[in-house]
Amino acid sequence: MKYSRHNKILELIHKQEVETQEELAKLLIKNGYNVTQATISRDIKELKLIKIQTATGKSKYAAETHSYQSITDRFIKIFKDTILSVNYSNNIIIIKTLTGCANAACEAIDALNLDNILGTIAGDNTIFVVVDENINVNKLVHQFNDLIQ
Amino acid sequence: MKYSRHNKILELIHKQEVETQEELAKLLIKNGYNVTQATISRDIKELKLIKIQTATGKSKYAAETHSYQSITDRFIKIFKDTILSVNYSNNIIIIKTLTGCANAACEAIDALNLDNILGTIAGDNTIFVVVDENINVNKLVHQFNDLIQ
DNA sequence: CAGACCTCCGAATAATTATTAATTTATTTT
DNA sequence: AAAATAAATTAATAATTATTCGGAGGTCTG
Repeated sequence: MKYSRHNKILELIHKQEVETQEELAKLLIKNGYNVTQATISRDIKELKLIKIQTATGKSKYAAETHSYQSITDRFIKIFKDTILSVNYSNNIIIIKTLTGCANAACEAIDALNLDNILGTIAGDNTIFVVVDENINVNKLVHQFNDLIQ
Repeated sequence: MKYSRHNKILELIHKQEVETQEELAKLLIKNGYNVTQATISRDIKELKLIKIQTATGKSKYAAETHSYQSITDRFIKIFKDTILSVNYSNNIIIIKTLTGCANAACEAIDALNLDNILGTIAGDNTIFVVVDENINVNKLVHQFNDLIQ
């Protein structure tokens, strides 16, 4: 699944310097994602990753510091594509996603900067969203459902 | 001269979307700078420019939002290479530079974030630095001279 | 189910960028 | 001012990245 792979890409470039797409391909294959450079080129475009210069004159891929505008579309798309269900109890919303996609969807939630959210946490296929007051839970669940349509 | 060209590159990518180095080469040639793609590749590395995705899915070169660390070295080098003389009168420091390099050197001054500077302005080969108090001029002139060695 | 229409992806290849090796230009040293 | 050294540049090419084309699989609709 694409979003799970995207998530892994972000994880990989965060914890080590990845200089080329071939290198990233090898890393992903090691992690069980079978991809070619061509696909990674597309992933990088979707993720809007950039190649920056490191201190040592080498270059590496990095996540652009969010230009929170058009990126919202991507997040909404991630939502639609990965979220399976939204439930809640008291002030916690429990969101089920496709396996390996919780993180991507959770970052999307964070980036959307919705009101009344105290915090979020993502596992592999589940997100917990903690809301400030019980009374606001419904509003948020509605917002989520609106996003998913 | 390299720094004058660098400055023009920054100007060009600021005012229009430049997608490739070849394109940039053509623009520079139009502006009287005779260069090849190879040189531009090196310029881009020195300037730490990055290629980012535009809203329309294309890509363009952009100046990275300053990571004011190792970049200082670059500025100091610009100083050494482009500044011809430093003089002053009252609270104004007059810096002469190589033709076309005043802007680059001036940005360097700005980026160095020195104390007591009220403002700077650059022409083609001259920079005026306005200092807050007459008494601080000497200190700054010394700082400049130290940078140049 | 068949057909229309998606999305995702790989192989091959086109396009772009970085580097090498050689040359020219500029700077410093003697 | 000549020689020596360093810096900047180019042409050619290697390396890297993006795209095209085609196929596989999924979903929706009649």
